[in-house]
Amino acid sequence: MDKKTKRKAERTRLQIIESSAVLFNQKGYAGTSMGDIMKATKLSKGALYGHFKNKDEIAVAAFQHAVKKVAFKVGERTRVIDNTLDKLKTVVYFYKERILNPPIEGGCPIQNTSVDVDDNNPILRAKVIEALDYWQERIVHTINKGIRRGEIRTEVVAREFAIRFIGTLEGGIMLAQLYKDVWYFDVMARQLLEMIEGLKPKSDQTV
Amino acid sequence: MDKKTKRKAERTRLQIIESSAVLFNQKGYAGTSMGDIMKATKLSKGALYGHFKNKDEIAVAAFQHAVKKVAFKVGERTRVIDNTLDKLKTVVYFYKERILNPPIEGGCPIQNTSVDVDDNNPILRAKVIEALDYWQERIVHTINKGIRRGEIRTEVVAREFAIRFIGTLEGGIMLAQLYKDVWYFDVMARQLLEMIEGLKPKSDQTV
DNA sequence: GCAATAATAGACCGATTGGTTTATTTTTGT
DNA sequence: ACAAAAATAAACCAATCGGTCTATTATTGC
Repeated sequence: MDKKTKRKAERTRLQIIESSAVLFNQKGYAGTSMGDIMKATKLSKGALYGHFKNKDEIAVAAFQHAVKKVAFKVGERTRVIDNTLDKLKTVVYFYKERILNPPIEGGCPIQNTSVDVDDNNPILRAKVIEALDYWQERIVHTINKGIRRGEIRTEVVAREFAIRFIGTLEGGIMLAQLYKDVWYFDVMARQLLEMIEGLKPKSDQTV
Repeated sequence: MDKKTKRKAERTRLQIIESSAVLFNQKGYAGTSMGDIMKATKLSKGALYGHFKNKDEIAVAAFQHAVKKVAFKVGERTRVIDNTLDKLKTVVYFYKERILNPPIEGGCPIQNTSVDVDDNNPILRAKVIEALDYWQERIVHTINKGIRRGEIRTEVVAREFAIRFIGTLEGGIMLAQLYKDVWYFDVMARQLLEMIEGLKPKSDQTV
């Protein structure tokens, strides 16, 4: 029955990944036990180890899933926006709106996993770097497109802007997440919007 | 023997705190076991529980010790500087110098504990907020002094600057810590220095 | 519909978890 | 120097850890 959907295994695998992504994002790697995942998925230990060879493999898959989910949600909003500056601003708006209701409960998986893992788990750390490199690349790409179109000053160093953008955003997420108060993100968001305005060629600067 | 130093208990307590501060900062709350602390301190379980009633109490004491230690190290450098803008810049320089060799191994205890704990451990979370509130206050105080002295523009909103300062700094720490590469902090540091320059009254702006 | 195969439950493993207790050793004030 | 008090080691506890294994149940292709 239900021949349309893919094999059972794939569905179960996804269920494990989705549930554990939330757990790992909220409680961290060491703070999440296989028992926690069993309870969250209502699956037995045998089922879990039938789909993944160990906890590490679940954590990696969960992290990558979480990152993809956030990226998808952001992409949904930015995709339809043509102007490069507006595209960047929309990213800021997205985070501002969802800061206390993030796509994955627990906040930014890159931040959480990065801090959780940067000293211990080299495999997972490599995946975080991978995700962050990709995010950088996407911003660099947007900036360069903006420069080509004349929407952004030619002297702007795309890579450095990308770092500033991500760093400022993550700083804001950290503060808002700790205080559970949007205001802290708001302050950082205003700075980000100023930074984006500052990308404009001198002539048509609005602020 | 050794009548000069305080009672043994105090020395041992400090030893436990200092050792476990490093462990908690590197491996997080859940990732650090009492066994780890026993090994690091070369003390028995009985000794540990003779000084603290449980793991939580050690973690709280360790966190507060770590924060104090960082604050002291920063203070050492900034104390001797009179000009408020230079004082702020010195904080940036300090972090830049020590980003890969932080006062407490593992990086910024506020960042680590904040991310580690913001969803689970409400007691520890309260301590992180306390520490961050205090840090904010100190920056606010410096800004206001600068305004009084005419070193800083009167329109500057001290509290908002403090948040931006801390948020940007923490974002930079996160990135540099993950990549284990100062460059990422450098980029954020330049932004911080621009922000500080931007505090100057219009007339004597240098940048 | 049925045999082959894939997925799952759950008992089980040794190691480790945070924490308690008791007996012993050290430090202490005098 | 010595008795009282404080500090410590280590055995011990039940619970939980990540992980394995086997018997059973579902799903699959034909």
